[in-house]
Amino acid sequence: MTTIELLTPPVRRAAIAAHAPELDPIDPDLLCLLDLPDDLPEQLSIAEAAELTGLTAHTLRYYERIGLLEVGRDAAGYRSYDRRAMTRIVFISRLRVSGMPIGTISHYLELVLQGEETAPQRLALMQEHRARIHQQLRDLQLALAVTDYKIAVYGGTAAP
Amino acid sequence: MTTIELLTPPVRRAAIAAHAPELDPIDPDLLCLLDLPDDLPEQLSIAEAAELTGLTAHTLRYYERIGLLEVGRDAAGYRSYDRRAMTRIVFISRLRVSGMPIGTISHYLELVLQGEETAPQRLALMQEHRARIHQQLRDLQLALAVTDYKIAVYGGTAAP
DNA sequence: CTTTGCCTTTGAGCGCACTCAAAGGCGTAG
DNA sequence: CTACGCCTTTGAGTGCGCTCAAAGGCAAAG
Repeated sequence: MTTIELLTPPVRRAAIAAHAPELDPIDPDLLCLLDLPDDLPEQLSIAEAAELTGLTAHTLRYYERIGLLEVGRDAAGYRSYDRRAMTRIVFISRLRVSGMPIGTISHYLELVLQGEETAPQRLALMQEHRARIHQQLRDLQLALAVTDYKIAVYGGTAAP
Repeated sequence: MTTIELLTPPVRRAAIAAHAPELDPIDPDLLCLLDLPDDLPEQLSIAEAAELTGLTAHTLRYYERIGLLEVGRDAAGYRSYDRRAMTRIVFISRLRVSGMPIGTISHYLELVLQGEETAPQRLALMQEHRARIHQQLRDLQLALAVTDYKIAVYGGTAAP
């Protein structure tokens, strides 16, 4: 049997491309996305770090347990999040919400730890991820079109 | 403590908006996304259906088991996928890859089954999903910017 | 008749990413 | 001193979405 790809029928490629145009090239204004506000306190408790990042304290401890994160302790043995830790959490969060698995993030951070000579591997890893994000954007645009269609016919009575 | 949202700092909203512009309004050419090719056989085996949709036979059986799908049988008791079934599979797939949970898809399909009077609820459901997709698109654009940044500095040597 | 291959069912197992429970320590308020 | 709330650890539990295993049926090929 011929391989028809039902999910992206070749016939419709043009319409799809028109609906999911090439993304803008990188915007210099966004290059500071990992910067933190200047008024961020130097040391934060786990509750504060959780509040600011939108993660739970549970999740922050979990990330530390699996080696994604290193966090200092205060005199009482409590976790104390400095700017460096917060930067890393934000970085990790951004990759997570974009669908990068924890294992891959972990791998990337290990490569960073290993030093300068792993730069090409890190580059490759990020480029692969970039490609996956682009694919995901296309998938979302298509799903959005389907959703719009369903909304347009007011609930999708026609076909299921 | 003031609620700073580190993941979408208000300060950068403008740059972010510029990078993730409003999506195009619905494209009429895409309204036929759920149509199937004319040359699609009337009845397909599970292996053929899997091949065409990119899902596994396991997954197709699973979807049927949880009530997402109804499929007829041939004389031998084998599943036989007709156009109606294939349309539904494509629809389900599109919602799945866009991140809609199976429970929500299931709910939507139940509403369809209940008839015309559930149209408003279906509309609301799809609009919520549309909003989530938009949010996800924004997240992806941001992650893409971070990824681009990391690529630009050739592997992200600077900050982790 | 036997082999081969695709199909059936039920129920169990898995990987991921959390998420929670239990048991206990620190430090301030009353 | 005690109570309270936030913190600690380890280990176990949860929910989702598959994914597989076992045991067996159908049917064309040799």
